[in-house]
Amino acid sequence: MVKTEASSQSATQERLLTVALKAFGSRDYDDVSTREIVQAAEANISAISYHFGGKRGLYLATVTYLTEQLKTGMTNRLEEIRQTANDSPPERSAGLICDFLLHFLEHILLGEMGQHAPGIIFREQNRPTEAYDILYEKLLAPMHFTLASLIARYRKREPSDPEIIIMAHTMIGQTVIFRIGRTTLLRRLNQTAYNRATMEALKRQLRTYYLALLDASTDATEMETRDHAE
Amino acid sequence: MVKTEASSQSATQERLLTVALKAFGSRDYDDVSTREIVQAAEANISAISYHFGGKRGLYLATVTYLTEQLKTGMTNRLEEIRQTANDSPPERSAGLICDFLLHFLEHILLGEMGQHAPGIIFREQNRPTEAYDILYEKLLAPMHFTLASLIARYRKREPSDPEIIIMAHTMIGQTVIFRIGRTTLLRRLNQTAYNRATMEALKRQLRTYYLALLDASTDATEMETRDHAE
DNA sequence: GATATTCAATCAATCGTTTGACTAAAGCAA
DNA sequence: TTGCTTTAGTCAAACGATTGATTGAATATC
Repeated sequence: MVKTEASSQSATQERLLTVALKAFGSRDYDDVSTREIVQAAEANISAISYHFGGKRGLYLATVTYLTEQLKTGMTNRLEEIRQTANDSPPERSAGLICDFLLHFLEHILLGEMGQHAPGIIFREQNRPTEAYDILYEKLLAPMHFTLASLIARYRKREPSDPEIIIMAHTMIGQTVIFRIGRTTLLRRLNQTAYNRATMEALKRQLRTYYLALLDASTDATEMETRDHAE
Repeated sequence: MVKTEASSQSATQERLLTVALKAFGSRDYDDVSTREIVQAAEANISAISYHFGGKRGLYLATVTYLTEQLKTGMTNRLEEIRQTANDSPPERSAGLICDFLLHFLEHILLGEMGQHAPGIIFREQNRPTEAYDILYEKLLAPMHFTLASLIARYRKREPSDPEIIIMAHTMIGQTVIFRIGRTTLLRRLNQTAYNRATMEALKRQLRTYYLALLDASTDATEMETRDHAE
């Protein structure tokens, strides 16, 4: 009786999608076999063709399923934040940016969906297929736009300013690296997993870095080649 | 007559490795077939088993080959920089850090080897195999250690300080995101590839951000739970 | 009884690997 | 030098296993 968006999905479809998300999120597309999926989902091999038209269709449906699952935890929150920012003075935007990024950090490091989503997202980033279009429209773009909007408000610039976009991208980068490069960081710290203490230290430091970036003056480096409009 | 390290490789081995690097660097392991490799390398199918013991052996050899190729451009440079830093006042370390990271940026965005390396590295980060050990020891660790060493010198801390390590990790993150997430950024900027102008703007901004991070005071956030030793 | 779904069986294609014959160069005793 | 053996490397052909997909009958649901 579970319904997701407009598509009313059968129990078998739902089971296939959850299993597929786990599989595709942690292993390569070609490394995941259809037989392995249907076995874990307790379905028949032909269920994939029947419900999704094939393995490829299942993969695309999984990506859509992923964005829908992330809606409550992430995407919806974005609009709220953007509204809050519009109703508050620009100086408050900095706090909102930090809060959102740190919430995002916890999500991808400790959240359940954060275990599977990055694998798919980073694969599609590296070699985009039509699945990337889904991710961009439903997930990456909303996040990027909202972040740029907040930064622009704080720095009193246009959200479409390339400099603002690049700054947003940078801040995302210094966040997701703790998921992408967690293997390396944990090895450097002689740890096997992110514990509470490390997480707190991480968040405290990152907040400082976010603020440092937001307040960084670009004038010092602009003086050489750029003519400043302001 | 090409010799790499201690292993004297036949022409066939060399051809297989270059082809394999290109293939494994841009596509998934299981998506790359042995037949496709030997065809592109103009070798026989059994050459893989003969020279590398199988597909898996070829992959591991490719990773080693990758680290060796990066030695002249990256790894060797690290030791030089570390030496230069030791012979200069701590304040100069900031400039060295920026120069190295920006050089690294250019390398992964425009360099030839930068086309193939990230694909392998990020895959091994997400799902480490024994190939990750090679990458960590020969590439990731040297870079991480050197960067932490420079930062520690600049901020007058211990290189083993977790806070320094995390800062190094953050700076790496805000650099590599422009390779990992380039598809998203380029789409945001309405571009199809990194051009000269964008590269210059990128480097100028990132330099500012590096310096902002290096000079960011952690005291403001430390006052709650931490006791500062200095 | 009409529709929707599941099932076991089977399909051709491709996978990585192995085989044994073949070539060419090197080693070596005469 | 000559003749023989050894070794390294290449080659086409075939191996069994697994892949995604399809079939048509069986079953469930309304």
